[in-house]
Amino acid sequence: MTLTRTFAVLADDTRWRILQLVGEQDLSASALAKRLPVSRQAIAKHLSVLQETGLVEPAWVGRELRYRAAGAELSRLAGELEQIARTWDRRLAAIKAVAESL
Amino acid sequence: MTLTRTFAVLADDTRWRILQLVGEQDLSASALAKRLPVSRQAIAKHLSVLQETGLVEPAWVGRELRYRAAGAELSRLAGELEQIARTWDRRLAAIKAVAESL
DNA sequence: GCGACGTGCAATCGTCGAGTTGCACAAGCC
DNA sequence: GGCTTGTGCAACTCGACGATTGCACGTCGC
Repeated sequence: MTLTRTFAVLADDTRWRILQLVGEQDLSASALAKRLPVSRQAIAKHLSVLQETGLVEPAWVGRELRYRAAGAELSRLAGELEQIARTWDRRLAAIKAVAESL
Repeated sequence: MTLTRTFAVLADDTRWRILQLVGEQDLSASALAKRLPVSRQAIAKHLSVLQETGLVEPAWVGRELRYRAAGAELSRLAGELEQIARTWDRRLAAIKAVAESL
């Protein structure tokens, strides 16, 4: 899963509302459809891409397919971003240091 | 700037290539256009949204408008993600603890 | 002054993706 | 058995957005 693809997956309000609900308790696509203003099929698609990205994990309970939020992928992403941010700031600090030495 | 909006801004390969270049040295839209396979106007638009998001900062040098990468916003985002990830994992840990106590 | 370079705005095109509707099928409950 | 509920697949619509092209304006250097 590429970096930009993961961002694209996270760049959707409906998906975040799903993640929030699924972060509180395990829920099926139908259960989510009752709490959100979109169709069950739309939610099923969202859950599919969320699962492909590793942000959500499925679990069968009877004939229900419930999902739960998984933090690992999000945590990994946070680490990458923090590292990139530090790289940029290092360069700016170096520039600033040179400027002050003049 | 909302969370999803920031993700949408980061969910583009061209913008990341711009960020990478601008993270190494200050560059203008025209200079970036010479290094990337897209038109100057396309890059100017990208720089505009990157600036609105706080991921890039402009600086006039003569008649050139150069940009540089800024890590603050990215670092802030990383912090938010890490916190959300921890919240999810806490719930899973609690569920696991209950399951093992049975 | 004049040409080259850098920037900005507007209109247009093509594509991708979120959402819907419709249908089919399996599993549980009266 | 019949009804409800949950899932899955396919076709379609529609809006957002990345990218291009064209034009106009300011600025620097010969």
